[in-house]
Amino acid sequence: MATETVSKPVVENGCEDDEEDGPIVFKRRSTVASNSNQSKSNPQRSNAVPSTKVSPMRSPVTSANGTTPSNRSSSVKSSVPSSSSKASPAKSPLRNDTPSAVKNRSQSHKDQSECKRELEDSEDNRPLSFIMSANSSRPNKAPNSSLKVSSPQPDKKNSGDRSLDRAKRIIKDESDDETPIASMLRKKIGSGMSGSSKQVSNDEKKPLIRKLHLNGSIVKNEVTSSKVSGKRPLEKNSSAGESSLKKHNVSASTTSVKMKQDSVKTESSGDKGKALVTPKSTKARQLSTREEDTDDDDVPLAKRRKSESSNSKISSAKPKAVKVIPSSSAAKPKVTKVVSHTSRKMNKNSKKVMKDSKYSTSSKSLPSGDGQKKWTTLVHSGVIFPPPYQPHGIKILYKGKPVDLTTEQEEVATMFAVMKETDYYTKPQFRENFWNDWRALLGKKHVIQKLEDCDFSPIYDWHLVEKEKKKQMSTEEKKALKEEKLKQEEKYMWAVVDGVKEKVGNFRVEPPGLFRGRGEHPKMGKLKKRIRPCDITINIGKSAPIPECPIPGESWKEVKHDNTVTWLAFWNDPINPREFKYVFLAASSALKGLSDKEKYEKARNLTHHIKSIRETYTKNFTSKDVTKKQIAVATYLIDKLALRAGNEKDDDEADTVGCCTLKVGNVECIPPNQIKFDFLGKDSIRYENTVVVEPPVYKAIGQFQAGKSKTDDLFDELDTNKLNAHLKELVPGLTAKVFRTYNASFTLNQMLTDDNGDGDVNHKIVVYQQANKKVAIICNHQRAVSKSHGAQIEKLAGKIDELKEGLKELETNLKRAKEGKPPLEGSDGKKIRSLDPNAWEKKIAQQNLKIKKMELDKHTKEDLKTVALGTSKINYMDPRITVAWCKRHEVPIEKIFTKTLLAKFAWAMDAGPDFRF
DNA sequence: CGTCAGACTTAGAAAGTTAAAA
DNA sequence: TTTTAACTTTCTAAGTCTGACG
Repeated sequence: MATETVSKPVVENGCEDDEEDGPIVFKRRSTVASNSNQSKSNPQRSNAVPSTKVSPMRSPVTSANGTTPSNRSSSVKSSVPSSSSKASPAKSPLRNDTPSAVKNRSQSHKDQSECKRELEDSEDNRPLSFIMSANSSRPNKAPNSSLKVSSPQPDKKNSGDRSLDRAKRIIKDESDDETPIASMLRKKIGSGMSGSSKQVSNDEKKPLIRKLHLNGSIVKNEVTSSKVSGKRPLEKNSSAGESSLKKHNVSASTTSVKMKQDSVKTESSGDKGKALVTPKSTKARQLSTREEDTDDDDVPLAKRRKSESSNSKISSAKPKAVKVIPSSSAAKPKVTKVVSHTSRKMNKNSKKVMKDSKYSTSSKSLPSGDGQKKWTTLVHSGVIFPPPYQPHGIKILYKGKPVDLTTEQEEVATMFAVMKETDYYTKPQFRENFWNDWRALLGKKHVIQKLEDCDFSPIYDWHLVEKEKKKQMSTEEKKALKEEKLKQEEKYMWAVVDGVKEKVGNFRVEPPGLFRGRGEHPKMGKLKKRIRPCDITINIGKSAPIPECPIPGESWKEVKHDNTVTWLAFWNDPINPREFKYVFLAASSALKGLSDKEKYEKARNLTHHIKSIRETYTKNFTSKDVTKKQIAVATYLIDKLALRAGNEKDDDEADTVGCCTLKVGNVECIPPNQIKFDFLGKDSIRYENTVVVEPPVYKAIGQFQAGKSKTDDLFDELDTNKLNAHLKELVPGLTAKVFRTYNASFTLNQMLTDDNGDGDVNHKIVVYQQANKKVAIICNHQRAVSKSHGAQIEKLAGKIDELKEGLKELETNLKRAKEGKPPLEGSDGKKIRSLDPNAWEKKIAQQNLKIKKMELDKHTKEDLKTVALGTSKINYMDPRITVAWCKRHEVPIEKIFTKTLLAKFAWAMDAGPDFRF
């Protein structure tokens, strides 16, 4: 298997020296030349420090399955079935190369697995980040005064745009893709591994978990009552409930775990064909052919869905199932719930089941969504509107003279005035769009005829004063204000879904303002008008009371009772009337949690198919059929570089691209087989990366470019529909975005598998952050450099110098002490008492430690200045990997996940220490 | 098929909080 | 205490992907 070809991943990073593990992952490594610059020096550091992480990469071993003895993984797996197992086996062995090799190898093909990759330099390992920094720059926005400054090198390119440049990286590797990455490496083990586990925090979150269960089942509306057990109790009670909850969870969890495993296993062998997408996702189900398998849990539903069609409830086996009650309104379920474990399964079923009931949808139309029933009863209070505009009466100056404006005119003028210190303010596109919309309010005959002759500073100054006033309020006043607001919003914050109280995500209607599109958005600056009740459609359970319209005298546009969708309300986006803005439940809700879990299961399931997928596209690199060839190359890029699919965009949107929409000018072939990518992706974030690709890919890209202009599509025969249709043929339910999730979670799993277990908690957290960073770089998650970054770095450098001065003094005194002389006066003139040489040495050692730590901090800061770690943590890395790692290493989960993240990932909290992606 | 409406996930920046340093 | 830097949460823009339609 693995062998050759196909796979191979690139390695990323890593290489460096020895150790590394090999994760291969493909991804980018970076290297970047640039780096050189500054970075360089650091490079090492980087490693050093983290040591942790960095090194990680490579692992040699592998082979064998990757597993290595040590690892628990293996063992674990065995024990546990499922989870882990998959991992390793599947993949293959990766090997790693040794360090040295690095360079050379590159191509080697062979190896299996190999990873080889080497990276060029040592650095590689390190991530881009460095790189990034190094090179590019990323500056951010520029203009503003305030801002900008900081960035060090700013200028660089882009000026304006945000883009930040970012990183460049290079990947090398060859082929490898993949495969397997073997997984694990592990080296150290040591520490913790063993069991430990413990529980992590627990508590808290647990509740959530339970929710999941519920999903389906249970409860009737009555919210309250029931719950105790299950659902989330409304907050209040919480305490009480907890304990119980936990237990539940536990059990549940286990169960769940198993389930998965099973399924997994099954598949694995068979793979391919069937594929199940693990998850139950709907789609997946549909697709799935399979049948059978497993059914249990997951699958079943899926199938079911279809089959069942209407009412049948299928539920099949599981007894429980909910009852669907078509009946009337609302359907309150009656349900019964039943047992726990099963319950969870059921839940799923239930969902599916429901679907039939479609009756739901009320009237109209589209079933939207995937057509499945998402809830049985839904109660909420609608949305809250921003307060009406309060005129301040401050006049702007037109050609130096104050001008009277109506309230509406003043409101819009204020929106613009307030943005004085942002980059938008000076952008011609922004100003033009603003002027057009404002002028419509002023009227053609208004005294104000040119925006350039307007002086908004009186309003801006007033704004600053107001801001300052607010800031100066006493703590009590602020608190009172806050409570007042809370009290007002409280009822809108919650919804009751199938008897469970859940948080609503965005119950506040967006206030009017000037559109702030990212990048060079053609519509930036346009007035986003105020949304009124008559713009809003409410979706709520049939038997629930219709929320009263908060604005007297007005009413909702429409009230629907569609249980095949999860939104509570929506309105058309004023900037783009054909699009909508939805009000959904918060991420902590069971509904969102379940789909989140399905997302990760789907990605995890890819582990079983990745090998054949890679074989397929490798074979098609040389296909005579151009479409096939383009699909193969595009899939390769998505797999290897974690690129986004790249849907088509309209002209009235920022000009950004994804894989399928890459332009000829976005890629450059660098002999013998490197490809340089440079394009603006989502949010106009720049993706700059140079990677080594397999020769057939290099050749194919050259062919796709031939005879075209820079602005032509590279993949002229392709679009996301075709690409996804193809992916679905390979694995039911598979789409392009799954690769990003797979890549991210796979990488995290890899990086955390080896246990760099030693060290205290803080050190372990650094290890985690490095893993997180690597994932963020792979996904190209960037952030603007903070305004004060440069100053902060300087400050740190200054402190380091100071410490070094102190060190010199200490050394002098040590010397003097050895000679029997008294210490010199301190630089500040103070007398210093004498100590014996040993004491001085101790002080010197301490001082050195301090210096080291500070240098490390400085380096880390510089290193992460353009890397956003949060996005991958929230959306891409399977939280179960983190939970398992925390349990293994006895790191409190709260150190990694914030409160909201804990709530969002409640469904993952019971993952066992041996969970493997 | 290609397009489009619709629904839902993913993003970075801004705003708000909290912890740490001065 | 006050300031500042770090960390969280909120906000809403910008993607992905599916099913219906012509």
